[in-house]
Amino acid sequence: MYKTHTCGELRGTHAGQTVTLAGWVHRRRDHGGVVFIDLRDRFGLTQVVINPNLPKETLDLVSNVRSEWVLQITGKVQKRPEGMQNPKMPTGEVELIASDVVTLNTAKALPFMISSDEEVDENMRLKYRYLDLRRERMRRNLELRHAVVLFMRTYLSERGFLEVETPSLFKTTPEGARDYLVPSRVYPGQFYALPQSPQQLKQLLMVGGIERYFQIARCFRDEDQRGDRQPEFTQLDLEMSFVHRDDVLEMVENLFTAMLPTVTPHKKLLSSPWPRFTYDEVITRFGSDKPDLRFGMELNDVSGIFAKSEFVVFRSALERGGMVKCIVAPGCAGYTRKQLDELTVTAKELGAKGLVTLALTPEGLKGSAAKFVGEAELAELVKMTGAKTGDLYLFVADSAKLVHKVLGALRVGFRDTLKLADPNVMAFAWVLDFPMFEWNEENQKWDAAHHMFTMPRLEHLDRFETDPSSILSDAYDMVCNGYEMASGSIRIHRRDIQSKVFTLLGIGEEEAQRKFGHMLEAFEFGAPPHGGMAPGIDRLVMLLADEPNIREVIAFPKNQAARDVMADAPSPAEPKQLKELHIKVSD
RNA sequence: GGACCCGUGGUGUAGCGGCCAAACAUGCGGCCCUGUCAAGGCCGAGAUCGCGAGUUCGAAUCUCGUCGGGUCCGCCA
Repeated sequence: MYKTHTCGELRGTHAGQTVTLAGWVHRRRDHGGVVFIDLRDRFGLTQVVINPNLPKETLDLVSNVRSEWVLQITGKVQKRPEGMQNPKMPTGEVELIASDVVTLNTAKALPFMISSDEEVDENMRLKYRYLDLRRERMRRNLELRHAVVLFMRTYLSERGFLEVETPSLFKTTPEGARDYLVPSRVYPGQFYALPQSPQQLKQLLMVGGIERYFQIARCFRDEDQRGDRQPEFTQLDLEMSFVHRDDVLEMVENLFTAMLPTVTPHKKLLSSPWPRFTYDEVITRFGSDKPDLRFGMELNDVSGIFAKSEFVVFRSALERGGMVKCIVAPGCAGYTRKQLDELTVTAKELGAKGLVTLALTPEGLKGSAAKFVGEAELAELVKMTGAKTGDLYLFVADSAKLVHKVLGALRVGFRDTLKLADPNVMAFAWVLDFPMFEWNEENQKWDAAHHMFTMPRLEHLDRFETDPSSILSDAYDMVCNGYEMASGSIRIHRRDIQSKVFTLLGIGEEEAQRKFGHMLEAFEFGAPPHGGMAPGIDRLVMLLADEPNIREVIAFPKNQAARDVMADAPSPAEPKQLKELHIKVSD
């Protein structure tokens, strides 16, 4: 080893010991005679004192030392003189009086400072990610991520779960996200697919009698990026046999509830046990299938109040079978024309035809539609919404789907501008009773709302031919602070039900055999009832670390355009490689 | 596929039609300094304002295009 101690561990009790440290020059303070070097490694900072009585070679070396040089320094640990201790540093009680300094490596001037937390252009950070990783922020985030994963592994292992690795080279699946394909050299024109999740494999592990499985699993989806989405991401994938829905929910809820005080003691649960909502309920109340429960501003259905309204915007929406809903923005009655216009623009960008705003001022209702709201209607409005003078009503009148989407988005917008949500609160909740199928307007067919291996409610089996949209599934989501944190379901373990689902999805017997023959056959060999879920680790750590996007908790993330800007990937393949893979690039 | 925002020395910002051959901080280079810890002092180098075209007597500043980055919608079983 190049060092006897880390740069974070020396204390007063080490005084008098001769030690060797190795690390990076965090900061250098040259006083002409004495020179201070803050030496940094992953574990902390230690102040090193270079006294002028050292040999000339050492002093010359030290005078050349610059930020981020890599040094090995031997010396004696000394308690700092009275009044010179630094309570801001964990090692501030002591300093290392250097006797020998060795340069392990030099460093050019850096593109940005390691020792400062100032914001640096993210592209620059990603290009020099290995430097960014030296900074406090990334180090802290990766340490937190480690703590989270370690807790999960330990917790699940102690409860009889087996960590099993599943292949990255697997088979393409229809539906779902776009696959990343890997060409086969041995089989011209054939491809592996990187798994979007180990879904099939973990179900087959259940058929294999593993009973309780988990994996810190990398998943790949070739879709456009968001702040909370990367082309490759990590899930705590888990699956259990002989369980009902509530067994899975309980296991995961207990895991997370136990984890929080360990990894982030400053974070508080909003409620325990976690609240449970139906899918319908969260859409209706919060306009989102992943509601942020840390604040109110729920959606109010005011269709009834305006059923006979003269106001053409409301009336025409209602006549077309739509609805009128509103949210109340607290204290926003004084919004300027410009602010209201911006809200309207947001609403229109999301697909609304417009946004009706009404300010509840001390002088009464104000806004372009105020004249259409009578005394009685206003009284009902106030009664339903609990709005106070000084508040602002925002109405959207349209189809249910659009009303919920737009008001849900505006609600989250107000959360941010009005700072309505406490960042230290983790509002975990369960969303249950998802519809099993969704009508795909574009392709005029039914899609699985969760995935095609999800168990439909047994009592709804007779609706496959009559009313598929009304079939509920045994799927569940875990949500937190406006993010979908996990998603799972009880799976189909009966061949006959799986066939029913395939049929409705338009997957014929021949196609089912070709694509899922292994699954279908497995179900015929004594597949146990099973279910599971898969919390997203990146999103979880992002929330726990108070980071605004997922890239901050991934060592080497891709940018929005799915490029690795450090290595500059993807990149063209050599003609020889393409030839071996039987691939011709067309344009 | 679409909408919006951003692009000024190494880094972070200011400037938003003439006062700018561009300012400030930090970093960088040199000199001084024996107790600092975001050390301090003095001196210095460093940007044709992403790129291209246009408007104008005059463009970092306005317009259009383009490239790069970000946020969101679509997409994400």
